[in-house]
Amino acid sequence: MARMNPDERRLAIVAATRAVMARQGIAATTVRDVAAELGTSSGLIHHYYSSMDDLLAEAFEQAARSDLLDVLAAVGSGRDAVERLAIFFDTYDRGMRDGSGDLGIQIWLDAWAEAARRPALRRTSRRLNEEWQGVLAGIIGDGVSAGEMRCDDIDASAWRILSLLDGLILQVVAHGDVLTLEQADAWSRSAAESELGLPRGALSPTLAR
Amino acid sequence: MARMNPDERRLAIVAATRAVMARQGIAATTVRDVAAELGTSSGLIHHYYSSMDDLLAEAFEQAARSDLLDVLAAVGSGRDAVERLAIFFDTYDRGMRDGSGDLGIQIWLDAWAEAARRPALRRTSRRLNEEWQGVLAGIIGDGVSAGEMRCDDIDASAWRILSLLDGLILQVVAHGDVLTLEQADAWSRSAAESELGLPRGALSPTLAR
DNA sequence: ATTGATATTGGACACGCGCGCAATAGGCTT
DNA sequence: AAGCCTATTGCGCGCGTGTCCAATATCAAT
Repeated sequence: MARMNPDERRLAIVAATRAVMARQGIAATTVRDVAAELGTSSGLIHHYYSSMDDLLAEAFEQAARSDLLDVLAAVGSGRDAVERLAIFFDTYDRGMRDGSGDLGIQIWLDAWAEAARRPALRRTSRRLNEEWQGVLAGIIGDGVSAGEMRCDDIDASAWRILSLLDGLILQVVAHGDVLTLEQADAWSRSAAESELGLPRGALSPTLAR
Repeated sequence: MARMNPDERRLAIVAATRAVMARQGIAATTVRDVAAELGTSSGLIHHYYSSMDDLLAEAFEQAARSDLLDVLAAVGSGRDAVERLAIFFDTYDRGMRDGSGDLGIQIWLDAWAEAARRPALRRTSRRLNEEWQGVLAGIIGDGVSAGEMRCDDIDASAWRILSLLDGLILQVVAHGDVLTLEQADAWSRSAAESELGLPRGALSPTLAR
């Protein structure tokens, strides 16, 4: 393989790791898989990352944060809180499809399951989860202030909406056709509508309007 | 090790597997660990189970089914659908505490994550999940027929309630103190109340009445 | 007591894993 | 053109895994 500048090489390694992780999950991502994805030798990975754990942690952090940043960027274009919330759902669900038909949330399933036994991963996944909840709570808070939404406990509502979304999509990724992604999407939107005192359909996909 | 009747031996193997699974998680449970727990050789396990995937699926099935049977038995004593639903929450949350401080839902997290890589486990976890949803749908159906509850789509409501419960408890087990089990309990009960057109507090814990 | 069926043993096998290391190759400085 | 730094290679080591199998132990029937 062509010789590369170390900074670029590190980026390339992490990118390849993210690709393999998205395809196979964290637990099943091996050094050899990453090397093959990259088109280089396995020794090269260890020249840049002292252990596989370090590489996996870094790749998970980047993948999770980039999804979050995507949502933040997209949400910013909403004109009011209701539209921003609808965009939140749009982007969240689009992130789940992400390419080849494999669902991006498999990474999160692995992270949640591994959290019990891997402190570094638990800290990262917890922090990112709280940031996701924070984004939701921010939108809801704006909506309440503007009189668009009705809500007694903003934090509680944000956790409920996020947890329902996670719980439904978990069924989709773990069990395939018992639920469809479309159902998970539609049901979590309508639950959020009733949670926040919005009229039915207020949070329907923005592309379909 | 003493020679055993095949039926008893199969039970003993599954029991040992459940013990190791509870201690180390599904992914980290190996044939040799189970053999050590049992005090026998590793070859014996394959004399009864043709593959590790089968054994893990069977052990998970028994563990999950015993929880389900607990809920079914407890729910049977409810006098009407609303009380049965409240008891459902009571028993579900009690099952999560279960002994040594480790939360019983950890093995569900492992099962969901491992489902992508272990076909037998995926089938089992999917079937059990559907049975849990079926129990909920049955209660809701009774409640609607009796005029106690209001619901447009029984299956959808059952999936929503179950997924919210799973999603909230997932946060508790994966991230510890970001949410408490008490919050997850109370929030899922109140969400079910509004989902089913019940008055606030109708699903509060039966022990507290 | 002898025999037969089978529960149980314990190690071998092939494979995949993370990791390390000597050798090679590519690009920059001199 | 020569030399040096280091990115990159490709293989091998030790280990742990699931699986398999010939040998052995044990119990019930004869």
